[in-house]
Amino acid sequence: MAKTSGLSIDFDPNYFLIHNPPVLNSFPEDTPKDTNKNNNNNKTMFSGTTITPANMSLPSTVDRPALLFYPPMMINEGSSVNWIFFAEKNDKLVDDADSMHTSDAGLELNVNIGLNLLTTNTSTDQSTMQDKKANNEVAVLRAKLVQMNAENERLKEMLIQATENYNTMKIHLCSLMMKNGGKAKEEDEENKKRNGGIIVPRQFIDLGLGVAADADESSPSSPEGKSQREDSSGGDNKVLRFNVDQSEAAMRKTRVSVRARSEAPMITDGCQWRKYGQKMAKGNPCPRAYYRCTMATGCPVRKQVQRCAEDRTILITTYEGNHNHPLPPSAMSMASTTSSAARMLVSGSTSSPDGLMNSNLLTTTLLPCSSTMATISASTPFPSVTLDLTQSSFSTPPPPYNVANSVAVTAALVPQVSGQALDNQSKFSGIQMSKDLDRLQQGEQNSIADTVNAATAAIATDPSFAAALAAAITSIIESSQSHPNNGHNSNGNVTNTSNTM
DNA sequence: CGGCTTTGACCAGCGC
DNA sequence: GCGCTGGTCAAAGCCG
Repeated sequence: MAKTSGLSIDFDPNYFLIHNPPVLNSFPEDTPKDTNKNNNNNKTMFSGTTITPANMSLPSTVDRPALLFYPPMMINEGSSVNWIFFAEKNDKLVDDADSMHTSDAGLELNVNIGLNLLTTNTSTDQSTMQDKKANNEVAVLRAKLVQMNAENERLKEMLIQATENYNTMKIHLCSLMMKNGGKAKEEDEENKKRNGGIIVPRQFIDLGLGVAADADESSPSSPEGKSQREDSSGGDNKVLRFNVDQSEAAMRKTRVSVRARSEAPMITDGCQWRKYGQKMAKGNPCPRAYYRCTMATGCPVRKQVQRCAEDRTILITTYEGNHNHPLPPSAMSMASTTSSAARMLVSGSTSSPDGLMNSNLLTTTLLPCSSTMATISASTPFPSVTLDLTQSSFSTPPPPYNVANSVAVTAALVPQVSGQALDNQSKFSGIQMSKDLDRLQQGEQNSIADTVNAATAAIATDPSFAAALAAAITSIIESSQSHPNNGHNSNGNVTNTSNTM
């Protein structure tokens, strides 16, 4: 059994150094599992050990530690050992550093207190003391190193998971786009003819999203563009109707609304705006303000800002158009997000007969943050999507801005990308996806559900990180979607397609 | 003085 | 054709 004599403890954020330690002469494995009690606070201390310090007082942070020997060794009087207090859920002794650091309890509780217990004789000379102290420090450092390695491994795993998630999404996106590949090829060829050999991204033409579309009168909104697309329609009534819808959509400007709680009159999105009008809108006592981008002359981007009638702490900002100039980094996040929302919205409306497929993709890829919802409206006079940054859980968002009967498509954003979440989503949103697509999604997403859940949990704890990640992912998706020549508009001017809104 | 906001007027689309 | 509504224009005023 251990004997103690004049035990005292120096507290250090990283380890305890016990002066005048007890002399131990038994294996911890041999000691009874019953616990000894701290005399001062009656907390379990040194579980399964032989130590019964008479006058020891440990900080309350050491609540329920198990005693670890590292390395396991016979402790003789006068020897030096390294004690590591470790919060083991089951009070199980761990005698291996690796197993110690792969312990769930260790990772969860992040308790890893090196206790340097100097079992020295008071007659030891100064040099011996220094050597032992140095050995102890080395051992503590080793323990720290092991812990840091474990942390490093954990971070690596998270990175791998995020990468896998991205790759899966990319494959998913490609598979969806390939389903419409034939039609896309035809339209690309047609675009190429129209633009003197330059292939203009279909989305820009179809949606009037790009600079060219906004600035160029021969853009998709022109009657010419409409007739050409209708001419290219097939004989199938469904396809015909779809193409008519598509051309109609092309005549409209896609809008992206962002709902966010803010006391400020306008959310900060990194751009410079000039107010050019204000109107009272029907059904909302709060006036609607109109802004246009003033970061560059002739920039077609405009936005409307209005407070939500139901909850005036919510600010609804609606963006329209594409910037014709580079954006500062502070504006890139919002620009990327709204741009991707618009493109995916349009992609969904142009590539899917029901116009819903990619809306679901949008919600699962655009903003992988649990506090976000995307509402896509087909009842507005223009394609629009509302990104709701005010929701903290699954709930039906209020009707989107200025939409009287906006029920068309409401998709809960599913950050977890898990099968369960998809089930919830399908029940919640009423999106009628084709069965094969459903299987495709669930099959892929179930397979990565666990890993994504872990990453999502980490992401969800930090909204700013989530927003940054959302922007990064949407940028990646954009770049993967974009054609190599998408830096040119129909006029041949170089445009920054990622600098949207 | 330049840039911005304010605000009434004007215009276009749409429904009746 | 008329009224309603959304969106834009432009003059006036404000501000640094």
